[in-house]
Amino acid sequence: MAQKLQPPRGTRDFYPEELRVRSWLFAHFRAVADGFGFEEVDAPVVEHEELFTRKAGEEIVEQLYHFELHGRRLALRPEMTPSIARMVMARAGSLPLPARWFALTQNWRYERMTRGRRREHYQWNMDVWGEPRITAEAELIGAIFALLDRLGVPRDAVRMRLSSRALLEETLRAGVLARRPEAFAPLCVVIDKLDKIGADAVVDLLTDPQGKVQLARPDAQQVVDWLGLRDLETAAEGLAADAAPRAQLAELFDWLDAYGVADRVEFDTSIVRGLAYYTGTVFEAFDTARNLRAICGGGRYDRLLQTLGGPALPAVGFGFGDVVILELLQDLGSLPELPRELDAVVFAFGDAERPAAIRLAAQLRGAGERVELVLANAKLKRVLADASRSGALRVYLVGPDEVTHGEALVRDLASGEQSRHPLPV
RNA sequence: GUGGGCGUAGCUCAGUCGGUUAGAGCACCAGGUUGUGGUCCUGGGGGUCGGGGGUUCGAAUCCCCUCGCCCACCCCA
Repeated sequence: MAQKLQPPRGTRDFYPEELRVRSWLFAHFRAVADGFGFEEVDAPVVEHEELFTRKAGEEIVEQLYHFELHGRRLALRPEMTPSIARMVMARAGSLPLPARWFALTQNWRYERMTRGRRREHYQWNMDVWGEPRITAEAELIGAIFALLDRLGVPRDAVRMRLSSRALLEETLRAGVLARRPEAFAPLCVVIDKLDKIGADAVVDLLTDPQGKVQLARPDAQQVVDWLGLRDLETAAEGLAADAAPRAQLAELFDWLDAYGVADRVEFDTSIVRGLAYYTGTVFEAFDTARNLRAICGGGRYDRLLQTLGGPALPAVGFGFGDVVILELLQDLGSLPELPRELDAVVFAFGDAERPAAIRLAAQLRGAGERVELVLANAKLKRVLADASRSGALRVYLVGPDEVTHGEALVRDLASGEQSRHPLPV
């Protein structure tokens, strides 16, 4: 096939059967968001580049699709959160808080392709703005599991891993970062790679004299060791008993228990996320078999609005992509069969009957039916075969006799039974 | 970015020690005379064998280059 006829690498065409799957998934995203009382928002896919550029060495910023037009530097959004933050900021004074917003957006990232990563993907984004309590995290995590349940993902097929950057930050400030608090964000970006590049490589990056963190080697090793902890009490040992992060995480698990999902969430200090703006809770969900990349991820970013020049407004949110979850459902054999849905086919034998057929189709459509009108003067045999294949329930036949008697012949394609339906005048 | 595998019809593939007009199944289209589908029968359209160059009397087949896809690694949300 000619190269120009293919979509650019990492992008997808959606044929009807593929779009049905996507729409099915999106419908569940929306249904859960609606059920949780969230309102849908949208924003342009093209934004000013500076909305996304931060200086913490994040890949997401280095992989921007960007360009310059008439002196303006623009970029395709790599994620939705900054755009929503911009929208929140513009109405910060009048927005009833907490605001619960969700979005279903296509995001762009210029990166090398592997399984589960494309240059374009859709993401379901849910955010709570203006709620400092960890009840917001619990609600969002509850929504994620509500979605997985709706999609038919077995209860034990996905687990959420969760930690707190605040816990990490307080621990580090009491220790290796006591005099260099500004190194915290870049440090998070580095240690997010632990799972992917290994402990030794992370220590190398943390101690890199050219890097942004520049820890001493024993200090770096100490950080990596801490990231191996899986128990909240041990991880919080360096902190006061009433330290906020520690108490909040304990509280969160109480709420998650009430949502009935506490057993599906585990504390894991190695979860830090690769984005610089997170300040508190961070979480990611994975397939239990660990065959795939993270299914979704999110966290608290209480200072993002200030970073963009707005007021202090706490926020929590998550992004849930379409690619990994569909791969998981495929692997689990949980993708439903989604045939085309068509109620009726209306067929005029010839142009003499066509006006009557058009009026009949209009009547049925007015009643909410999905109706395909046969456009050619085809043979009846062909019409029935096509209608059958298309999944239509009924065929309305409008021939000379039917027009004469003012009644269409209705054939039920499943049973073969025929009845009559008055033609509209 | 590195290594490996693969590109032949819309799809899945066969064909390759170089040799007439390149094949199958599925799909598609048309017939099987009157206004009745899923089956069946018959027929048909469709391929610059990913692209370019080379070797040769002759290339889908051999060589070089290039593009694309897949897997692993590398890199990383």
